[in-house]
Amino acid sequence: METTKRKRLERKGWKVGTVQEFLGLSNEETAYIEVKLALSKTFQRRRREKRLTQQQAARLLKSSQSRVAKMEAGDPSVSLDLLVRSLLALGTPKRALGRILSSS
Amino acid sequence: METTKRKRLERKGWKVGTVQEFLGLSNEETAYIEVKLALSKTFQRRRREKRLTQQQAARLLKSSQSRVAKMEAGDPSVSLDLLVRSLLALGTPKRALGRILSSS
DNA sequence: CGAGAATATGTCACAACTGACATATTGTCA
DNA sequence: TGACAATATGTCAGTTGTGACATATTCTCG
Repeated sequence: METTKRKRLERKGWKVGTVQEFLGLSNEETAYIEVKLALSKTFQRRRREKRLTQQQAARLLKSSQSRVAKMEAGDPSVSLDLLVRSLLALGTPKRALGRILSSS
Repeated sequence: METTKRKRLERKGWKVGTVQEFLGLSNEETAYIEVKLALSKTFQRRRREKRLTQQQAARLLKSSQSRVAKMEAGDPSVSLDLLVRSLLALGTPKRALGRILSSS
């Protein structure tokens, strides 16, 4: 299944751009994945800066440790909605969100 | 139901910030809604600039006219995912997405 | 005004996302 | 090393988002 393949590659830290042709992704799809990965990395960074465990962050977001782990792993089962809401819940200003997207 | 109420207010063009206390929304929720509305308005603007009908835009996005209408109306049943993917499909650069969020 | 195009609204079956749980793996420190 | 904390992975039932359709409403021009 394509989604699984993509996920595996993302996990390995491959730059998506590199495998774009191989996976047959359109530009929009690539951009979309890049945005998600950028949000996911930022979430992890902010959580760590706040010295929160995934468990604590999960409580804050009314979610679960496993979902937080998936968010940070860039798991395809995680929506952009959840990523954005989570970042906002960690107190990220919209202005900062904008910067993340702009430079993803 | 609260969601319905919120939707009705959004449709009327009320600034969400104004009714935040009334609806009992947290700051994150407010920010989240503002982001969605900003994306939704931008999508409509870009579609019109390209002189596309909702029908044509829908075909482009592999969606339906009714869903496009809901996207532009800020309907709560529309996800941030769909809004972002749609904007990307219309050729919006990530940089522009960032600006939208930053200033929402 | 009136007809045809565009847009809006309501509904629904199906698909995608979600929190929660169990469990495995990795990290840390004595 | 071993024990405990943190993180990762897999699964699933319940919830939310989705395209599609029917139909209503609004726009636009003659």
